[in-house]
Amino acid sequence: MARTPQKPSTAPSGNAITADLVAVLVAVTDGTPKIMTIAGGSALPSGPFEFSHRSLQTALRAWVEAQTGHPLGYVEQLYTFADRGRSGDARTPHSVSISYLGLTREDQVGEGFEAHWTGWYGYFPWEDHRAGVPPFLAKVITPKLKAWAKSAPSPTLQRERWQRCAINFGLDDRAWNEELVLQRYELLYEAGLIPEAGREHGRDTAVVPGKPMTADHRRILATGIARLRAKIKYRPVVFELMPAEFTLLQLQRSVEALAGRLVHKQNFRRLIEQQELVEETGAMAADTVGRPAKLFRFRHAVLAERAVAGTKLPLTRT
Amino acid sequence: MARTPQKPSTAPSGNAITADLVAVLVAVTDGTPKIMTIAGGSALPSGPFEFSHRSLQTALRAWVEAQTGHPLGYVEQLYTFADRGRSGDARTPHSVSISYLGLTREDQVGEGFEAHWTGWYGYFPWEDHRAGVPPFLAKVITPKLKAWAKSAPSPTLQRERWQRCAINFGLDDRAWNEELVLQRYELLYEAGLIPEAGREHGRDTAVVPGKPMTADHRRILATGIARLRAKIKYRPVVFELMPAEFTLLQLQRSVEALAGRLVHKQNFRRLIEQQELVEETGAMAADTVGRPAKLFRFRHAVLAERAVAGTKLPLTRT
DNA sequence: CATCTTATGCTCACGGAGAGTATAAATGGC
DNA sequence: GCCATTTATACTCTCCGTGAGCATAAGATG
Repeated sequence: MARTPQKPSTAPSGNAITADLVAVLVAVTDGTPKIMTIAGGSALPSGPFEFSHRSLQTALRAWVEAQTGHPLGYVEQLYTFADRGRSGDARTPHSVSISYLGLTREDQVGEGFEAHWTGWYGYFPWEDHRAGVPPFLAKVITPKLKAWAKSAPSPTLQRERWQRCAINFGLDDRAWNEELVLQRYELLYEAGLIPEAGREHGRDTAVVPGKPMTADHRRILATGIARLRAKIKYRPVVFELMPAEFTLLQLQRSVEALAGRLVHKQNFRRLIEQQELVEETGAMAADTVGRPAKLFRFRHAVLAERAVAGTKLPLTRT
Repeated sequence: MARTPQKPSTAPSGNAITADLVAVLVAVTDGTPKIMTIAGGSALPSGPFEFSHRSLQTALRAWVEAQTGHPLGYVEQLYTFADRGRSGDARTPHSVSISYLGLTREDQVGEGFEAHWTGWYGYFPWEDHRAGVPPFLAKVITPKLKAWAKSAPSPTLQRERWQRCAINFGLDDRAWNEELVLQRYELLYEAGLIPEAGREHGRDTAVVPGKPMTADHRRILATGIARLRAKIKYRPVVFELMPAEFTLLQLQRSVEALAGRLVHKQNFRRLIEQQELVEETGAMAADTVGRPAKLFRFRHAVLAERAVAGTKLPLTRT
């Protein structure tokens, strides 16, 4: 950037670059959070931004709708980054990647596309704590992190490194914080424990389970998951991922799938109902084990009624 | 964007564009939140992004540090938008604007620059509720909004419009929500009540107080203020705006300045102290009226100790 | 000394959230 | 038909965070 402030100009003021959109499209099916992937699951869908659209958001919607054949429920910009530090070669044309989070439903994807829905925990197995803390977290990841912390040059740095690890991974009797998805990924990256980092540093890094992705895509996915996990706590966005009618347990399972942790059933229901987020359809769920559950639908009116439309979920802390 | 997903490529894949950085630099002096402006206060500092930097964040830091002569405490990306819908002319080279929020202190700005610190409430006078609800809100803005709502084509739309107004501006006995800065600005924009909208629609719009800005800059500023107002509630970022040593009242005044509303003094102190965010320096404030206050400093250690480092502030609701 | 201003300590009541108990309503196996 | 199993749903209880107010201390000013 210039050293002195300048008036903003519409004239070309710097080197020409290209802009790409990268999408984290999320759906939840049968308690599994999935993302749309291409190239055999090794990349997120992306493409050049065409300025024929009025805005970035419009461009993304148009593109996704062409993909899935139905309107995208919720779209949110994630982050923009410049593609240089990671790609290496300074002579390649620079590009800016603008990433988005979008929420859909799997069943509405059109035919004849190369895209696939892939469970997101395949990329971040350590993020799924629904069945308790994953065993390999203590067996594989923790020792490796400990070793990495020990390898710091000074005792102070060693302690700082370990503190970061403990905070982010809920070690040393700390609570697991499901929102720190990106921080955990970056920590593992920094510790050289994932393939993407290995590409850069030339180290052997295939030690931690989890499928890698092209370029920065796994980092973008981590950003998206983190954003979504934070968002469901105070905005009623889960409903974008639900079918038109659902039981409260299905809703709860979706929330748990996204958060990667279980919630207290009775409290969950109390919160959902007291906030008047849903209304009974009158019908009951068919094909179920156990006592049949009432079917509910989302009350779209709440979006208009409330500003923040708080979706307090029992995910604060345990 | 392409209609089918593509592998991400580093090769030039679209039309060439330029990338600009726009900065919302905030400082708080004597209970007044200020932003760095150029061009007589009509624009935010901005400039082309130079790819010589490793990342966008690095570029922004370097540039700001050249401006102010001291390291930027806290930097956060705000939003990226494409400059087309607003600028109009389809033939001008397209550009992408990437906006950032940065926190500093006014006293550390270097000499010899065209930049100035300007109080942000000059641009958003309706956002300052520290002395109660601004009178012109009820006298000027509310009637205009009511008229705008009434002008909707159908009764349903009229009701919806008014509901939006009421929610965002705390009308009809609703509570004021200080975080809805952007929504309020967009509502006023949509209602054609501010000059920036007038430029586009050719309407007479200088009815609501508040200085306009170039292009989208006031919108970007609104985004920054909203983000900051939300952030101070759960991250200890206020301290980036404070001098090294401060009294609890000074800290409270800064928070109030940012939030645009007053907080309960005793509860504020209780929260700050119980979270161990500060420690006494041992010294007392000089040059004061009333009983002298202890001086405190921020405990930087908390940043390492806690993951989320919650700064619960008594700003939830009233 | 009276008054003003700010600092600081303490209490109280309400409501939200976590957690547990109890009961109802279905299915499938024997 | 009875029992085990599974899920739905209704209550209750306790703890704590938070909003709000009262009371007192410690300085300056006239």
